[in-house]
Amino acid sequence: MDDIAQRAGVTKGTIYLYFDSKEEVFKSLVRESIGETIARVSENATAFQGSARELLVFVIRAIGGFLRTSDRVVLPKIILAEAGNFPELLRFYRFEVVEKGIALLSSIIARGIEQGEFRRIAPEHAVRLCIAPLLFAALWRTTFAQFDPEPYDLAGLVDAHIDVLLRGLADGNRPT
Amino acid sequence: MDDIAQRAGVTKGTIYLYFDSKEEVFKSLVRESIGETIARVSENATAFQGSARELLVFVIRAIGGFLRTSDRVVLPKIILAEAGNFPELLRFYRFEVVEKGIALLSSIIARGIEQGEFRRIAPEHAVRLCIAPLLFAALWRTTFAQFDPEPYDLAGLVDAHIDVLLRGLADGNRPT
DNA sequence: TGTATCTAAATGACTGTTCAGTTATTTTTA
DNA sequence: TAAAAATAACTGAACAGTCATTTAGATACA
Repeated sequence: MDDIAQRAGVTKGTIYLYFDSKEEVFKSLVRESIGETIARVSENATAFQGSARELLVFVIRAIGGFLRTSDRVVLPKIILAEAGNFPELLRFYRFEVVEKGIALLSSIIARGIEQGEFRRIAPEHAVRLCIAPLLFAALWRTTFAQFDPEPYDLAGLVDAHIDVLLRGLADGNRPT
Repeated sequence: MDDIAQRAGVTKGTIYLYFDSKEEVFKSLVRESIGETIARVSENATAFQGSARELLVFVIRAIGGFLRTSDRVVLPKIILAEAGNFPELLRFYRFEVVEKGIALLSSIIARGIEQGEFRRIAPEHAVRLCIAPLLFAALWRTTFAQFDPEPYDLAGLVDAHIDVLLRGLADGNRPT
């Protein structure tokens, strides 16, 4: 909290004028960085008229870009690291971010299956296969990247992910 | 440390007769649970004569089974959560586990490409695409599973992963 | 314009707790 | 009865959260 205060140019006491606890600081961070974004993307996604494939790529690229470039990439790491200390934060993240993110991607996958673009893969698994490499990228950047002699190509990973995933999901019987 | 001691049926002081620090306890845990396993699997893998595809499935299933059933699944979580407190532990894990695991899978992927089983995907990315869903499974089990109303089907996730991954990697020009 | 007064915001020293690591003492084993 | 193993009370550091005091900004008035 002293560190956070210092970065904000105030002292620790000041933070407690605006937040009830450290946990509330984290929750606000989650709310402001991700909660709103998911809600906004969800709206756009349901309105989108093109192929599920296009939409999926768009969403994955959006998340990938965010994780590659934003400071907020630390959030997943914070959640995992602090899960033991702040169970309520974990619950909050699970339902405000994870659940909604899963719902968003699930609907895209389901639509893709309906439209015959994707094979019949259980959406609850397919969703996690979409997300896993992105989470991996976030954790790599925030945890292991410091040891890389030359920076690992995260953008390349996202590209490879999309490439492999789309081929893996594609319904071979239909034209793409 | 008191908790660990209690689980071991001794008191904290006793632990310090056998380990220099908490960090050393973690390092021993990593060494004994994973280090050896990777070395052993690596030997078998280089000796293996069948298709890269078969071998890759075998390794992924082995890791997947381990993560689904073993208590040791907590390790990735511990590493991520304690990375800030124990930088040396992180370094150790990075080079003893991550680097060797990557090398193992890389060689399988590279062989698969040479043999024309897989498309020419950069092995450093392909490797991470193999691992990411497994890491995801581990983190799900140790972090989010507690909120699932009915247990999420991790075995199904691993199956779906293998299914999608192999299709995604497969070289369409060759017979499978 | 300059000064007094009031109030909201910010401070920083302080508290209590947690916890890794230590060590003098006790217990067990040979 | 001596040596080895284990204990449990203790220490010091880290750190979230508190609160009496100080600072800054606004308003009123000469």
